[in-house]
Amino acid sequence: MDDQARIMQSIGGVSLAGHSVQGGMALPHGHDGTDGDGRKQDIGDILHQIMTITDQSLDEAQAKKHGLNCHRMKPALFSVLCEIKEKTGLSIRGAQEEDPPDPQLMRLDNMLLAEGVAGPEKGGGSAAAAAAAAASGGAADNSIEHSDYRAKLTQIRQIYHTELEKYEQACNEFTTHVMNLLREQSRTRPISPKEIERMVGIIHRKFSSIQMQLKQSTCEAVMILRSRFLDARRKRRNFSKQATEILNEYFYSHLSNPYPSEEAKEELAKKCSITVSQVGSPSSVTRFSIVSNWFGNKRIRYKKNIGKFQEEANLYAAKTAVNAAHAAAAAVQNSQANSPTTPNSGSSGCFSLTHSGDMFLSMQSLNGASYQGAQVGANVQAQVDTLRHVISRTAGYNDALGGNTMYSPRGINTNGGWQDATTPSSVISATEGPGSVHSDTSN
DNA sequence: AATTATGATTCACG
DNA sequence: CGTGAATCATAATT
Repeated sequence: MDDQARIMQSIGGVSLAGHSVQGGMALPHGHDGTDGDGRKQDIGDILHQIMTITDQSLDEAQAKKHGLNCHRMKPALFSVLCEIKEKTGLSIRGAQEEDPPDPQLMRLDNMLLAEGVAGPEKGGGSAAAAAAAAASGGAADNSIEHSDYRAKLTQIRQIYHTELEKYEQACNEFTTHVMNLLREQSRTRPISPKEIERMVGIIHRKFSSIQMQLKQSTCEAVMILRSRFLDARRKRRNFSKQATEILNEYFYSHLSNPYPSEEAKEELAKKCSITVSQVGSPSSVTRFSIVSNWFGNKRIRYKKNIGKFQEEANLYAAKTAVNAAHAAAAAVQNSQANSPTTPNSGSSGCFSLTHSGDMFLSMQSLNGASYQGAQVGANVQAQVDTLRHVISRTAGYNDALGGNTMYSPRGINTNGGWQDATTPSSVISATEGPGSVHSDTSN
């Protein structure tokens, strides 16, 4: 290489410039140059040497090579040959010069990024889990067995990165090697820098295609992992105790109309820390719909067998009442003084009211309701109303006591369906030993 | 092992 | 589209 530079330099003054400008064309005409004979002679000489060089011993060849390199005509020939080669080669390439961003590759990249395999290393935890948690509201992911998943994911991630690095390194090594080789050979072969560049491009493309394979298989691995661990749609995981508590509280304190609004669901989901943990396929199921599922199941199951839930209802009613004791009580009292009644808000009373004696209890539950309301920011009014209703209802119930329907009549038509369902109270009292255990019996 | 509890899914309805 | 109802499939309990 040094030789090369030196030679080029030393002879540069002679004719290199001229060649580079119109070299390709000049060559043919060069024959008629003033010093045509000498040049011809030289060329013949050189050609002869080239032809015979392979037969020589190594040393001789080396010597000759050096001789050739030092020849004053060498650079000129070289550049001319380069240009000719350039011209012929140009047609071949050019088409594939630019590599458009492969959509496939982009997809893979995106996915790896989303799964947390690519992207910046996060300490310990899998980026995927973090991302998922963040996406779903950021509650703590109560995944215990998810650690398994995360471990595997980390493993994949590590493999991916080491492999990627390896490829990168290999690519670089190979590239420099080839470049060196080409540069070396460019002393004896017509290889232009441009061509080297092109070669490098080709190499990079090759390696990137290999990388794509790596990415693809990584993606596959992640998918398999996912499907095995998280995706098992039917893999049921019970909610945490806390979560069911919260849901139940809401349910029983809104028993009259246990249809949480979107916001309420959102709120509940957040509160319950319901996150990815039970969402197998995040795309299809959101934690939001988990709450919906829960309420759907709860409603129907409650309705199906109210008696069975009596206990639970009382329990939660009491609980909420206790929890909210002060606030709720105060609120209720205050409101009691001045509120107009709006019949309808309904009552949580449905369950606890079962028996007349339950007034107290019902009140409690009511309080629970009001508490909840307060939490959400509901108005006092509603609480009052509910209270009144309960009371009136109890009264009504007393009347109807002998019969069945405990409070059925009160069905606020709006939610008649739900209310109606509760109607078969007779069932309750009949089947309900348990109910009586609590509060029933009394009168 | 049988039973119950429970979360999720499917389907029909309005 | 959100529900209710039926159903599935698994977790928990007996």
